[in-house]
Amino acid sequence: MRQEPPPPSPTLEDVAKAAGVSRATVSRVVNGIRNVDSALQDAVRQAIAATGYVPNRAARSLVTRRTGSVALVVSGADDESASFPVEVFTDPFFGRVVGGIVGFLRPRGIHPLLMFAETAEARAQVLTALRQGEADGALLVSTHAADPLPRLLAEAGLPAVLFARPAEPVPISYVDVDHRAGAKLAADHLVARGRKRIATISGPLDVPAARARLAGFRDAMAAHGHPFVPSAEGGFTAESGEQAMERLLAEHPGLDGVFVANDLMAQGALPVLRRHGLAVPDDVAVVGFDDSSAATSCRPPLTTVRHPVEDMAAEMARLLLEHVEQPEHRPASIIFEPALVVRASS
Amino acid sequence: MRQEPPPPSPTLEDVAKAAGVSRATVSRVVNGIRNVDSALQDAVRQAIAATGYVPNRAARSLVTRRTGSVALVVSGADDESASFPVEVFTDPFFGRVVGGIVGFLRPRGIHPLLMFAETAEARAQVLTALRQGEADGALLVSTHAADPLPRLLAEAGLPAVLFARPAEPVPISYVDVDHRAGAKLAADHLVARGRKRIATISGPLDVPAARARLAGFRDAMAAHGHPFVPSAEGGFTAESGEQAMERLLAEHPGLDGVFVANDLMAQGALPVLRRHGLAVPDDVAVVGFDDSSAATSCRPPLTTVRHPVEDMAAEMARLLLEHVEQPEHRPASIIFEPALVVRASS
DNA sequence: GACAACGGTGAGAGCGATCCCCGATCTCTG
DNA sequence: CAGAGATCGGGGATCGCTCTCACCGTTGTC
Repeated sequence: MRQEPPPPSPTLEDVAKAAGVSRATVSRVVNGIRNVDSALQDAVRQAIAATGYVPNRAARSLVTRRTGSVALVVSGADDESASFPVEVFTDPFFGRVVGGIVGFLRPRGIHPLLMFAETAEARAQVLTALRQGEADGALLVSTHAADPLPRLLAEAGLPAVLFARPAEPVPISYVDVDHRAGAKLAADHLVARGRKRIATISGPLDVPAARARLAGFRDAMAAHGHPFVPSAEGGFTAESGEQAMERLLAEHPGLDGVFVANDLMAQGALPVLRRHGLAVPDDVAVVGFDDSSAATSCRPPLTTVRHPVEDMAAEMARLLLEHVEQPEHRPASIIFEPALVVRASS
Repeated sequence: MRQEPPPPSPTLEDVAKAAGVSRATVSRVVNGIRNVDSALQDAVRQAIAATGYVPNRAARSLVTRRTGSVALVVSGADDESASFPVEVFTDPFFGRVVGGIVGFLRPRGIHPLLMFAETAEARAQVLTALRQGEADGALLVSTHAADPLPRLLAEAGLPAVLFARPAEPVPISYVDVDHRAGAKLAADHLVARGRKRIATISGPLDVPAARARLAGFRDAMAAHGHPFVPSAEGGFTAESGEQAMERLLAEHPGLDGVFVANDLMAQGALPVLRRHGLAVPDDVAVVGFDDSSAATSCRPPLTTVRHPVEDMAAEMARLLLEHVEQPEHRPASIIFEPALVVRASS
């Protein structure tokens, strides 16, 4: 409220006066220059430079009903610990997401607004912020498949794009990786490594991605002449991977290759193999999925299926801006091809 | 622009009509309730609930000249690689900063706007964004001491708070850790461990923090009866730590303890000790500074001096809001006490 | 040569909030 | 019970911008 010395920053009006034209003309020059005489354009530009004018975003937003910024929402399940942000930020995966998003948005002069939605209260705050017009839309990265936020966003009619397909069908755009193709990469790799008795640890089968990875793996193995592939269902956590590995070994002690549907479960599975006296990769080759931080911190480091995260993140941003431009646009889903990263575990 | 079906969201006017009062009264209720009859308050609240009203931030900002959001600027030197954001995000340090900032801002309904300023162009973009009123002020985390952004912000008269004291004096608020006290912790620890021939690798002595750590270490050692402490100057990088360690060993082959002024240099120093056949910590105890990701990824993990990063980050946010409220407020600097984290290297 | 068409410009009406200021009501005192 | 003071509510101006629309001069066409 105090505003004694700071000279009020120049407005369109001031620039118009300095250039000897009307506000409207200055506005035209500042924005997409539409039908303005080039002599006047120069005059306006000089006046802008002379006055040091910068447009006031609030005033602009008020009339355009756009803010020109987007929210980057990191959403988790409700059981997150207090150190939630730290964990997320430490994961290279999230860094890659941010990198991809920023890489796309920055040339367009857009900065992401960082929001966390790990509790019901936080989710409500995010929705309110979005409804208030703090951002034009949301880029949502969920750490859990059963995140309720996608549905809430869709119901509120707020433009949003998800990283990964939501567990329940929600009319909302998302980018995802081709899980089937990724699983096929793993299958082809294990077979190429000469493995004969190959099994898999799947994710929770109520998660679409987990089903797709399992189906893709089975199809690929069938194509390689292995119509039946033993499998154990896990829950995408390290402990569940541990248990699933135990079950698999109990039933198929002779296996020499495992495709584990995510790195975290693989991280849990490795010690189990070791305990059973099985060397990785000599006795059993292990392939994970995600190329998360777990993959590199494992011993041995994990061969895994890597998402083109940066590209996916950039596409999220592109999609979101498209939706902001054209609200009537139908939800879209863009699928990306994964790549195999070969490390010491296979 | 297209806006066919979406019913225009209710405005203050609508709520006022529904409640049978004036806009001003509704506004009073929505904001700090000042002198509004409680019966009317209830009526207004009901009307708000009934209409589903949410205030329009743009309109509010236009008159209050506040956005109610702050920028979190991650600033680097110009030589940063293209993968800049990824690297930063992977460092737990930054996660802790974000955690501290978010922890403070969230209860106040404020979301940080994420900006990167690793090139001159990016810096200009940040300044423009701030001048346009995209955020009320900036929280600046520099990865390099010689960052030009603090000065630019100060000159533009934009509210800002730095993490760590700037290399050159700039009239701007900052939080920092008590480097002298941290160095003293390291000194006390090494002495307590029974080390007798203690040396130190300092940071670049044109950086205030490096000078303070060296001075603090020397003072503390002097108090322990070691008036002379051998030292070698490094540049806060792993390679410089390596070279400094070589120099130290060449001159003082019998040393049994080293305080290295940051973890990165310590990371470089460890292999040198190993190459010289010196075991850590048995032959030489090593203490770092920062508790960065380098500290835990070292072999052995590093005993180090840890900043209370979360507290510092929260204080940054608090200071910034204070400056936004009271622009005439003088720059302040708040100093925090570090703590020693003992790991295997000492 | 007159009329239509069109590119270029300016005037003015908002966008949706805040807040100043004045008038109305209420309360308390002499 | 009247008047002063305090409290409370409403009207209206205002923030800085965009955008519609009307206007004007020029050019093209029949």
